[in-house]
Amino acid sequence: MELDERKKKILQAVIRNYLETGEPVGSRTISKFTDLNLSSATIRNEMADLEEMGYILQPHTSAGRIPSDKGYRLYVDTMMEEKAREVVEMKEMLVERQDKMELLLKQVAKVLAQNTQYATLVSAPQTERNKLKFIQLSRVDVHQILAVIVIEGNVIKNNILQVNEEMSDETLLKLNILLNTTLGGLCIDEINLGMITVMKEQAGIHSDIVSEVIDAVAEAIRAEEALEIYTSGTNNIFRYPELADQEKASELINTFEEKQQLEELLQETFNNGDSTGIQVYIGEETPVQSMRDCSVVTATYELGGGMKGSIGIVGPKRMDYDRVIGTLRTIQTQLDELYKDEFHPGEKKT
Amino acid sequence: MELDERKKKILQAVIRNYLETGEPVGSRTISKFTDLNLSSATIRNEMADLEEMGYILQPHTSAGRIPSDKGYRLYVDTMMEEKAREVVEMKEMLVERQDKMELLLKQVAKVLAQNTQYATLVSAPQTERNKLKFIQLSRVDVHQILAVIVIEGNVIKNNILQVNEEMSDETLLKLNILLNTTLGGLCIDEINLGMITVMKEQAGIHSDIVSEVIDAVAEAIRAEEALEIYTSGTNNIFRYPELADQEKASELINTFEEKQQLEELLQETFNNGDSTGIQVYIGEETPVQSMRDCSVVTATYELGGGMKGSIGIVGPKRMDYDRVIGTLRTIQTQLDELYKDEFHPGEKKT
DNA sequence: GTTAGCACTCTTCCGGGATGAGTGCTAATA
DNA sequence: TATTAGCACTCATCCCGGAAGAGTGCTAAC
Repeated sequence: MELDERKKKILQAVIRNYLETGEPVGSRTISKFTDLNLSSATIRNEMADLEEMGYILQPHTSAGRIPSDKGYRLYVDTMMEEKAREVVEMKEMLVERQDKMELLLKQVAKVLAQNTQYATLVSAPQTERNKLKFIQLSRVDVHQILAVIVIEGNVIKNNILQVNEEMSDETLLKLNILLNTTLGGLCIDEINLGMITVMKEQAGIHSDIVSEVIDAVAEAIRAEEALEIYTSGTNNIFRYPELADQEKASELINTFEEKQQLEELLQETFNNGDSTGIQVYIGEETPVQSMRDCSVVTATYELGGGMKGSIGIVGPKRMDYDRVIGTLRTIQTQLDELYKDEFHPGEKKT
Repeated sequence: MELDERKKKILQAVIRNYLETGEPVGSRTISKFTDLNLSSATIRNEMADLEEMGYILQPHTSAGRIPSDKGYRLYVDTMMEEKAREVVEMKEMLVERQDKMELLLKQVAKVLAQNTQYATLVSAPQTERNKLKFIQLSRVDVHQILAVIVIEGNVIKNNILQVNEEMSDETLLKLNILLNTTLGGLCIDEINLGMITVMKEQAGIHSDIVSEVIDAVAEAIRAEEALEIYTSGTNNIFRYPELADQEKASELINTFEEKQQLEELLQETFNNGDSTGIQVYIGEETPVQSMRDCSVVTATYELGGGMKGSIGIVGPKRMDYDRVIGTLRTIQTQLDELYKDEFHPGEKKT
């Protein structure tokens, strides 16, 4: 059987209608809804075909039809009209000079959640590859040395190290130079045992400190590679009866609280991302188990300097795809402009 | 009317039974449950008295009785037998050397949630008063200066500052000395405009940097004063039908995601804390609106060095108070021991 | 003071009838 | 041949009423 123009129109009408109401759509409704001027009987025949082809399904005999995952997929791929959504409020809020990355991202999540009425997640940007930029040791008091580690992208980590032997300012200076000349510009895989041994030899009595610093560096880079994720509007799932039953809601809320799985989800976004950076997972397509009754739309954003992060929106399968995707695109450009205008990645703090 | 010994016993039996089953308790049940050897009719008379006195109530005529907030309060204050709960799993998990505060606290929240089957929250410890301990400026590259700010309790904040004029190493050193001698050991309220003016004068051409550093210091201290809160087991609320309906659950989940109100809740713990550091809020007693159908048990913990934080457990009013309080006490001592044995506050990172 | 007994209340559960939305099929129509 | 009107049928939902059962309050007897 072929999916002719008329069938497409009917499918589209079914989906549009279902997105709005959340109720199964009957043939009579379609007959009035479209400009096809067909009787409900004809629509019924066509709908029977569409069902056979797997685009729609019936919750039970004598109910209307609802879109299947396959139907949604076709809709998203070929029928959607992206709505250029204004995110006025967002613009205003962002403009209040936000120079702290964390606050900015939390706010993005919040505004998106309020705007779309779905649950949102935003990951902090990551640099492409984490190179060590700079190390500085300085004394805090007699037995404590502060190690500051700056990673490419100006992400900064601190560690306080305990020392037993006292250390002169001069030794500290030497150690600083030694560490920076040896390790500066390297990424974690490039630091090998050979270097460490050489440095330890040169450090002599203070070789312990070298080990501790190396550990701290490794940990700092690793920590930066673990995504930080901010969520908002988790409770929006209660707006959609198909997600609000206890078992499903509980699983979803757990996923949003634990964040582990969200990380995997957003990680996938990077790997499979197309040119626009927007992706849609419908129902079973999602990599996260607890979201198999949801749709997830993800977008990547860039803040310049190779700093990329991603944004996700989680809602029911009858999500307003047009609007969500439009909104995400707006946010993408807004974040882009924000960077151009006034955001300096160097201001990132940890 | 007086609350004699027999009435107390009956009240206790009602509460115990209700805690277990969650169902209204009838007179026949009590008559068998207790060792009073009274008929159900007698119990009924006593229960009518208890209801008149406000300790129990009837959901509707011809239902059994459930405890009122006042009843729970009496129970918690005078009838409870704290159960020395073993938190074996906890012990094991904590012992895997956790030198990162954040992970430790997240784990505490998680273990507690698993152990009690309620929702938990843990705040990061705060120092009593945030004094500035140490400032260090160092050059990252030509136009970027890294400012490291160490606050009492070894909490570290970083800022990267943009500079237009180049700056010699010597100038940087001078600035460092100037900043540390002027500001070291002061807390935020003690830094006044006079000092700032004097420093700016001394800094001459680089007075801009001084302003920026001061701003950074103020922000760092302010940021540290905002509590960081970790939550776990929010979805446990679905285990208790009296909290699991959509409206209540949604509100609660929102409270746990936003964290703002949790902060206020834990803040109260500090202010009203008694000697044991454990407090119980029953129903309407809680300062958080969305928890008016819950009970909240909070505890403060101390990690030495004046670093105090708090822990909260949120569940239904028919919470197993005995066990929760026992568990919290165990955690208190365990955290205490942890500090003694191997936890060094200096290892806190940001 | 305690208890047995009984009438009464109120919730919960279940089955059945009415309602209505929507279908599939058939036969008539353009 | 495609479309449509008409009709019988299905199924979920709603509402009602009766039965069951838990538990009470009251009274009268112990």
